[in-house]
Amino acid sequence: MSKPLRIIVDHREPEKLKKRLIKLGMEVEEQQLDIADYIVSDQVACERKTGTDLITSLMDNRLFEQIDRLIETYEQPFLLLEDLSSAFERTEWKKRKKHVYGALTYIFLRRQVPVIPTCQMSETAIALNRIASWVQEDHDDPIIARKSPKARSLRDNQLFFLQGLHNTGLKKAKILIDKFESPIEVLNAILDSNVIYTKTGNPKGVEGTFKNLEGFGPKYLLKNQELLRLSDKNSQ
Amino acid sequence: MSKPLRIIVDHREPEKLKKRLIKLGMEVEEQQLDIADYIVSDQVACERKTGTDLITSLMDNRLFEQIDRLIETYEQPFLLLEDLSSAFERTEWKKRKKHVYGALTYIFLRRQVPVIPTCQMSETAIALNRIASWVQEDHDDPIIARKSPKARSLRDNQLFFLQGLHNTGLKKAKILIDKFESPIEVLNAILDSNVIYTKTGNPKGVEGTFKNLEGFGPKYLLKNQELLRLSDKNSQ
DNA sequence: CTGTAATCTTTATGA
DNA sequence: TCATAAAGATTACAG
Repeated sequence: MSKPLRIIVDHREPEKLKKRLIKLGMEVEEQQLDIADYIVSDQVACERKTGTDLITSLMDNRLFEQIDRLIETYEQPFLLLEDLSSAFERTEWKKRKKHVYGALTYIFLRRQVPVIPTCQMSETAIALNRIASWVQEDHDDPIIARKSPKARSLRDNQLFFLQGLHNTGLKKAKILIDKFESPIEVLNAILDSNVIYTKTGNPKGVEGTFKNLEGFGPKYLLKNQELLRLSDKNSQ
Repeated sequence: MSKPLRIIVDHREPEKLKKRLIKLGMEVEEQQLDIADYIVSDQVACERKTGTDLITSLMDNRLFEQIDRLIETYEQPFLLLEDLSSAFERTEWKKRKKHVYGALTYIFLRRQVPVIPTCQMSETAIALNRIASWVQEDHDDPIIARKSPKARSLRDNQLFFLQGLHNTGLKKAKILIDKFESPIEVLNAILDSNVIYTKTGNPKGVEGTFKNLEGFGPKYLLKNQELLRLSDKNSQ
């Protein structure tokens, strides 16, 4: 197990919720917070509201003010909306659905603050835990991991490998490997090709092995040369 | 009263919901939609999911595929999450709250797709109505463009590419690119390394750049040299 | 998405 | 050198 997930909690938040977070193995630090209820990192923080809270803060015009301060302070703020249905249980509020969803629409369209709904307090704790996990643990790299089946033929593995190239699916991979025999020769051919530019500096065509190969134009070559050759430091 | 609010609805969506929208005074156009359930404008569209839908589409890996298509197609996509609590009513799903909130976290943190929760179908109609109102009627405040999820960086693409190697996941890909700077240098290093055998012919160790690199042994090198170098004809 | 099991590979250890 | 066990990653699958 690695380091525990940490979270800073406003001291006015319910004790029960803090207990839940601790029970989930988190390190809870209590503070007096002015602009948020929970802080997951210097960039990620949220305001927690129950359905009832939402209505009341909507009625005394406190809601949008709070949201705005959240936006100003944190790069990635969000709203934890716990038990939305509680907003409608009192009969005198039943007619207010239009207001509530108008407010949510405003929050999402105009303010671009994401909302995470939960059904009850225990789930709010789980949600906070998952968010902390994504923010603090090594999920950081937004990689769509590639899963490569293991027991396949050499050719299948080579085709799979080449599909990691930019703009390359099964079809192009097949063309490439049929023409150049082995993957490394494919890559060398890509690197050895040159793009011809017009006088005005626009890519015009290619010279080298790819000259007469349909579907592999200047853009394809440039993109993949970059992919293969560039070290990350130079770019960015 | 100005022009009625318009909305395009996928024909597979529940009849009851369409009726609700009409009752709210909206002009409902039915179509067969491939990538969204409701379209409010060419930029604004959403996928509607009940809690139950969320779980099922999570289990058969359909959820993120749908979300991704939504992102690619519309400037401002969002997710209408109706009756989240229904996700937990089946007892076998009770234990799976972590999955649900993990998914929601992923959707909002990594994909930057907003979620609008509603408690029941009638409220979903109201929410759609409010959103259409914001989008189609004149508001003083313009809609703020969604900050799209950060495009895959060069490094991400390179990591993705290297994961096409044999027995190489994210972890090894990171180690390789950090050490060798660019993908082509990684591959060259693999090809330049040699395996040392014992007198009896068993692989013992490696020489070359990989000599002191933990986690990359003889078998790794042999397998990947084969992957890169062999033309399919020689093998099989 | 999350969790767990199965698989593969390297590395450490002792004979 | 060999054999085996322990540790680490990656892949597969189920819910």
